[in-house]
Amino acid sequence: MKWKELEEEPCSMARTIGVIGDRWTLLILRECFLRTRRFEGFQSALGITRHLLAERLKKLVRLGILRRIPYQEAPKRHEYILTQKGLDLYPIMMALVHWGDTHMVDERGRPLLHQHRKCGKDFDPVMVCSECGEPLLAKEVHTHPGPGAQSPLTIAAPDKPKAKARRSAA
Amino acid sequence: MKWKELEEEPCSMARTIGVIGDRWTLLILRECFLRTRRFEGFQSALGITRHLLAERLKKLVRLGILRRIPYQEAPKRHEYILTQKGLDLYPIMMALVHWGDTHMVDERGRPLLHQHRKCGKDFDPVMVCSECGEPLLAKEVHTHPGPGAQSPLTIAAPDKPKAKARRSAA
DNA sequence: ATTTGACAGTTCGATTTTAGAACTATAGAG
DNA sequence: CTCTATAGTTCTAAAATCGAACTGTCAAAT
Repeated sequence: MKWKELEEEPCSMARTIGVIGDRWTLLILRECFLRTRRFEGFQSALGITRHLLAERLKKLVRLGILRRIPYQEAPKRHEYILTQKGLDLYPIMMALVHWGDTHMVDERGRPLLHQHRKCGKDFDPVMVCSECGEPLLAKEVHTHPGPGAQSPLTIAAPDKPKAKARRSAA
Repeated sequence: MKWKELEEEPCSMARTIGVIGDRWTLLILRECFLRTRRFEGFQSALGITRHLLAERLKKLVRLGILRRIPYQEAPKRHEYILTQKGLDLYPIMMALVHWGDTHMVDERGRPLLHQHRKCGKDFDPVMVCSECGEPLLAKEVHTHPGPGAQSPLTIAAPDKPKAKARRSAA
């Protein structure tokens, strides 16, 4: 599969993975949410090669997840700020953190805690149903085709594959 | 940075990324949640090379995210089932899907809808605070060091770097 | 006036990963 | 005893990443 194709697959998750589904991009976004804004800041915080960092930042800007904003004219310099589209990635970040907190901590406990300003307490993120507010469990969710449907996970396609593994772009 | 190190960094998100932060692993997990269980199933649904698929499945089993269970003796064959640790990745998957639904759909609309059996309605996943139940916004969350803390995102380390970019493992 | 340092990249050879295709192995069906 | 299904393994070529050095601009220090 070509990774460019991912972004066009009829599966929202595949498309999202096409955008942010690699290690460096995810780590760069972590830094963004921790208020890092400048090239050197990302580079020294992550130890990423400058080459890749430049490339990834360009991609994130092109995709509208970061905005490149000048902060001085002298030698022209810019900083990278999350757009609303980027800020909307927050639930993904929190979900990643929470799984790590649950399954990857060592004896010392969590590296970071999160405090909710609204209520003042340290919290865990919980994913709930927008309609009834109940926490979501995989087993209680039924997936079915929507208007933009047309394949991948939709159905166990009833086209008796003789063998030969069709489907290059699943 | 060596990717093995990621799993030991004092950042739950980095650790999670070390485990599931690559394209194929994420897509394999998508298939798991869609009830794919067998090698050929993953391979033909994703078009992944058999080599990588074998390697990734092995890793997921080693990490306790999938369990390898025999389903026939004749020629010994196994299927791959999500463990509880694996099922706990569900909020991450839903968060990825939801971002894609919001920002990556084309004119035709969502490829997939999700119905909550509890309330019977098609829903969106919403991330809320475990303490007060309010939806989480990045700006309302304050991050602070926990018991297992000791660095990365914790503080702008007060150790005047002369230049030279220290910190290989941020 | 020249050097040094901060910042934001770019370039390039060496290494590591991934892609793509073929090959191995076991066993039932025809 | 050949064909097919299933689950891998092996091998070479192509692509991505690493690591380190280099470019360019400007301010401040010498």
